[in-house]
Amino acid sequence: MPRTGGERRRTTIIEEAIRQFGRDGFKGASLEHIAQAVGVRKQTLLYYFPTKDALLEACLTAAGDRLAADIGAALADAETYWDKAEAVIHAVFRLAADWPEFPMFVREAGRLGPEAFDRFAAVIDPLRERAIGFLQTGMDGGEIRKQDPAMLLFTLYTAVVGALTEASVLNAVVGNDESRASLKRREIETLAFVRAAMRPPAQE
Amino acid sequence: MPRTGGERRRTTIIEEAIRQFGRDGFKGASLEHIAQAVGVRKQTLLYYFPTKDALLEACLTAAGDRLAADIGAALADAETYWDKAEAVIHAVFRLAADWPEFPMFVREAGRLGPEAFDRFAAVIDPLRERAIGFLQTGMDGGEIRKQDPAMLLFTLYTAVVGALTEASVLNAVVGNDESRASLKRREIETLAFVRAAMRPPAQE
DNA sequence: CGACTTGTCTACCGACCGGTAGAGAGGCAT
DNA sequence: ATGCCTCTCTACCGGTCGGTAGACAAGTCG
Repeated sequence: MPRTGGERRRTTIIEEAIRQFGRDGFKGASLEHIAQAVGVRKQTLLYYFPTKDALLEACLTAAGDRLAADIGAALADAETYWDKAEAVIHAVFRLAADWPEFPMFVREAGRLGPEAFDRFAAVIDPLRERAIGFLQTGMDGGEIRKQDPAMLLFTLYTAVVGALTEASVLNAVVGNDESRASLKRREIETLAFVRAAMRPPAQE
Repeated sequence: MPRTGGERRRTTIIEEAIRQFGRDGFKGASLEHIAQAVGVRKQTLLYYFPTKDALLEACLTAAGDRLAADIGAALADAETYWDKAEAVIHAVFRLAADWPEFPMFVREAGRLGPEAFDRFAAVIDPLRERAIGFLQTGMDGGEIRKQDPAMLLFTLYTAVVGALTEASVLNAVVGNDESRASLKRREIETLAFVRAAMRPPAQE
């Protein structure tokens, strides 16, 4: 019986749980399968997280932390207005590239109701406020189409998450989805789409 | 034991199943609950649909039919270019207004994998081709920003479905989600977003 | 050494779920 | 009237799932 030590095992379980919750949904994933994938018995998992809901909560905050960290790092490197928006989208797509179930899990969090999503959203809230302020000043300066900044942020969110999670749809609409290339293509398209949607009307 | 007659009961079951599959997910919904909501025993439900998967398939084609009918009717009334796009979005939002679980179910269909979604998509395929042709000629005529029309259609799909299904997110981002008014607001915002995203660049 | 903590295990339980078996009630056609 | 077909029911089965009880091994600290 290998002892990996507490904290390490904890995070391993959380990562695997996010994978399976994302792929199969919260209901569809079973503690048995998660434990098996980690290489441990179900009861060991229940030692770290007393209930399935507790595991979910841990996953939600962990996901929030990870996303906040990635986006924060991306923002640090970006300078200009548009660079920031592009950097955020790129960071999210890169995260999705090496952890495909991550965006699926975020969407599942939204599906599970406001309580669940709030636990996730609470962690990224500073970023949310930063984004809204960013959009607002962009609008004031005439660089972004005038509208409700919170509503625009919501629509941008749905566009990005949709592009990352609706693989089946993409396959049905576009055809020949060759995963890796397709993801890059979706990123480019999403960027163009977002850029076009934010651009102020031609007539000043 | 009330006899509602075969076909009528069949459609009642399908409608309720779409509601529950949409709300709780395919795994999360149980035949027992669906039957109970219809006012019938589980075994009666299993008389009409021998397995849960058979019920799902029936729901998928039924949902496809309904959506195709609604969009088809909306297109018949629209004349100009932009009228058509607006009519489609409006039709979808109206459908979502009196059947909130419908878009959730469509999204669940995408989540269940390509096989499931194809069964749904097959029904709307004529509309898909029509839409792509529509976008293509719009691009050729310079009325729509030039890009891959299938990819644009996919992005439009994600924007609309996202706006309809991500209620929890909306609540977290915007706050005070007062269902009815909020839906109308989202429709207006989605329309503006789509319009802006399709608009060709200013410099001709 | 011996008590305590941490981590992992085996064994089991009750609930629920999808699906089977088969009885019976009412309408319809011969 | 009789037999068939449609529809709904009660009763039950096997499997899975989340969760409990508790044994046991390996440090850690007095």
